[in-house]
Amino acid sequence: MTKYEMIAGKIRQRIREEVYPVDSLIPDQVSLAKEFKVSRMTVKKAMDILELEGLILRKRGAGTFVKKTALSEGLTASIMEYEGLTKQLANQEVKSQVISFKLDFPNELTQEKLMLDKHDPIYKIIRLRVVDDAPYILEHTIMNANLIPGINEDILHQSIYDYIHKELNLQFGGAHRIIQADKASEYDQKYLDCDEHDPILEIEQVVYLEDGTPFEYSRSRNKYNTRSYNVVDF
Amino acid sequence: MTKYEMIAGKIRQRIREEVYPVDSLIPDQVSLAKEFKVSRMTVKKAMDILELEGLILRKRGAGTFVKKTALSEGLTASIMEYEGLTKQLANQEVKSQVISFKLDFPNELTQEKLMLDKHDPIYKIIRLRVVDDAPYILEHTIMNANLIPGINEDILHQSIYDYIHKELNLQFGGAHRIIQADKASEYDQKYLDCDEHDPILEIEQVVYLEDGTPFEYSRSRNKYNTRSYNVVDF
DNA sequence: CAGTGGTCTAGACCACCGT
DNA sequence: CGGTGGTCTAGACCACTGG
Repeated sequence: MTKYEMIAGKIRQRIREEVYPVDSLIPDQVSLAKEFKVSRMTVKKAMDILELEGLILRKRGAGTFVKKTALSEGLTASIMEYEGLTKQLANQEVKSQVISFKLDFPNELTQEKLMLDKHDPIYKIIRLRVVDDAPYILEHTIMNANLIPGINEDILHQSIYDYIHKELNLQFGGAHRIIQADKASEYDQKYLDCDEHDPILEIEQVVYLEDGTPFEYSRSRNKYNTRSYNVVDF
Repeated sequence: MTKYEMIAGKIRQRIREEVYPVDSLIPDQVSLAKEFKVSRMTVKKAMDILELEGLILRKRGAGTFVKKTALSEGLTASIMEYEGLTKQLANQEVKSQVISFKLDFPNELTQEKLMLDKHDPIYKIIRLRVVDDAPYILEHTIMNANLIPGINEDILHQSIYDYIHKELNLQFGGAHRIIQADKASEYDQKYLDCDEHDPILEIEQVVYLEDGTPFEYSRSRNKYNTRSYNVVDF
């Protein structure tokens, strides 16, 4: 733990406990540097973190203020993470029903999305995610099989992301997402317990490793009134 | 323009022109500091920018690499901005048809979303955004009338955001969004040229000023196959 | 073990805001 | 104008990676 992280933590706590109330001026960097016995640069780095989290507003010549939203925000995470469902719904029971699991070659769209050659092998996976015994999300996933080897039905019943992280020791680097509405296909109707005219929310995404290699292209579909996509940005 | 922004710009250009190709090692910070005749801290700050933009990957002990995605990304902006339609579709002809424009008091939901008292006045605006003569988005907007005074039909036909920025001199500070699918209401059907069973994509958002004061609560609805919501994150 | 990036310092100067 | 935050420096030490 670095000094600036410690200091950011202390200030964050003071904001939450309203020692520094909403809309008020925070002590200046020189005073804080003295209090924490560090250089001003270190205090500034701590403030950089809090600004990224959306807790404070800094004005040259005026000072640093606590934002009105500092308390009301549930979480500080800037965007919904691409951690997979298992982590997002940690408290509820998430099961996975494997509908289809094949090895195949990529079509043109997939070649482009995953930066692949037409002869590179891919996994084609269709899973139904079930939460508390109700169908929740129908996931069509395509993965680079050379990059993520050794997938089997056992893993598919649990968390693919855990496997990639902990077994293969690969780090994630980001994702591109397209969120759109769509009509229910027969597939959706069959597995998501929905009507012919129920709207579907689809999250199409490409997920990257930390060096920028795309490893997954997926479309996650759910019935319109079961799930939304949330974004917080500052 | 600061030194570290200049340096970030130069390095960014070298990456784009493949002087530093994808997957390659960038010269170390000490060499770059010498080349640009600055201290190493300044080079590091430049690198901080490029990392935020998702162009590079830094590994302690190893070096700094160009990410595979550095070239393929259209834009570096981390999230779609809340600039309003007028700016997003700068090249196309965007018109606004004002369907309804009233002054009113907030209901409970609005009081909560906009941090208002029940006696605070609000604008209730319904606009149809028309692009190239086709209906595009139906916007239900509620604004804090004390915060954003002086709105009139003239402004509603153009860009409210420009008015807030340039006339009122207020800066934006962020937004919360919920993206979801919904069934078409009679209202949607009437104005968006859609069928009873066409899915609707709705973006519900609260937009904040830089000090965290919420000033707008809106729901933007469009037919399922006309618009998607895109997110890029690193 | 050499070389990398990350942290931290003490101090300097600058840009900006309010009075 | 005084006080704020932003930038920048030169140098030190540390943590980590790779051969």
